[in-house]
Amino acid sequence: MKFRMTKQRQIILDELRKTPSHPTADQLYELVRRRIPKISLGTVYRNLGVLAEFGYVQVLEFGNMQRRFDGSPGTHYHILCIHCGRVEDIPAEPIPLVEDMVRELSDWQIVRHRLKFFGVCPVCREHMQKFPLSHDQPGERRSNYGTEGIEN
Amino acid sequence: MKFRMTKQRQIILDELRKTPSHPTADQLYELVRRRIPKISLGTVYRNLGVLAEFGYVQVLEFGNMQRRFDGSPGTHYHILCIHCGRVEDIPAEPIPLVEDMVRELSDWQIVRHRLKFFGVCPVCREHMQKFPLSHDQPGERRSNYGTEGIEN
DNA sequence: ATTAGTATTAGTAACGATTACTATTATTAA
DNA sequence: TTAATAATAGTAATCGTTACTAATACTAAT
Repeated sequence: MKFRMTKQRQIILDELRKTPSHPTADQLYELVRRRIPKISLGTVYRNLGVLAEFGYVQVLEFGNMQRRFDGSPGTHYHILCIHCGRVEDIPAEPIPLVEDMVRELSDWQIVRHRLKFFGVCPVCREHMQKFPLSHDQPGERRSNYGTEGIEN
Repeated sequence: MKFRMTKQRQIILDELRKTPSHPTADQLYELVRRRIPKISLGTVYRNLGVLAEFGYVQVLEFGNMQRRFDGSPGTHYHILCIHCGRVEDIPAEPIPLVEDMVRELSDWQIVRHRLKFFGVCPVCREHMQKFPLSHDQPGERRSNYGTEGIEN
């Protein structure tokens, strides 16, 4: 199947690249809707799939929550705030050493690796210091990502 | 809420610990059904959730597929075969160094990390050498995990 | 340009893994 | 034992994601 960079596809990719927040499909849908009001959510999902397949975007999964998308396709690591759900890039180069380690230990042919960190972001940490008993979070999201044990 | 180790819960944990294959909930359901024929799938799901919450089991997610469960709760790394879907433990200790690295680079409070590898298992690799043009896989599963780009 | 072939779209329906609900049963603690 | 609580089996509901469909847009060769 031949890849066509349609207007919708280009704008989806463009908005994703402009957004540092690793948005979900429907968050990206809302962004794209400002430029193509009649676009459908299915088109966003389908194009994110195609763009991932052709190496333009990266799909992130953090357990019990919607998929997140990343416009930077190269291997880099991520960190999720278990309080507010924020996802950020780790400002460090990937470690080729870890794949070599596994290659020595096993007979598998390694294709890639993914490293994720789970923690508390600076905003939530400060908020917790000021209001130690509060369960509210400063971020826009409320659920406690990562406290149910149902994620990895 | 108080934790009760019921007969169902104990047998679910027991079967999971006996199984090195990191089964899905419904695979585990089939195993447990041999000992408790009237157990329901919901009970398996609910108990896997509770057991994860209380630190008895680990939940694994590899993109576009069902969750896998691991009866060993301690941090260790995993590898997924992108051809047959097999999941194995990496026979190596987790690297504390990687968390220190992130602590130095950012203001986040790190709680844990997860490292996953994607590759081709020895069985599939041999099979591919023998039948380079075949799309069939020796494992029990057929879909090509990891070729759609829709996983991480 | 005109055409034929193919990919993509908007809109909507369907899917399926997981979760929630409910009445009943089991466990715990007093 | 009795009251309070937690867990169960069975089933319905949820919701993020995919699949379907008729219409439209793109591509490349005549």
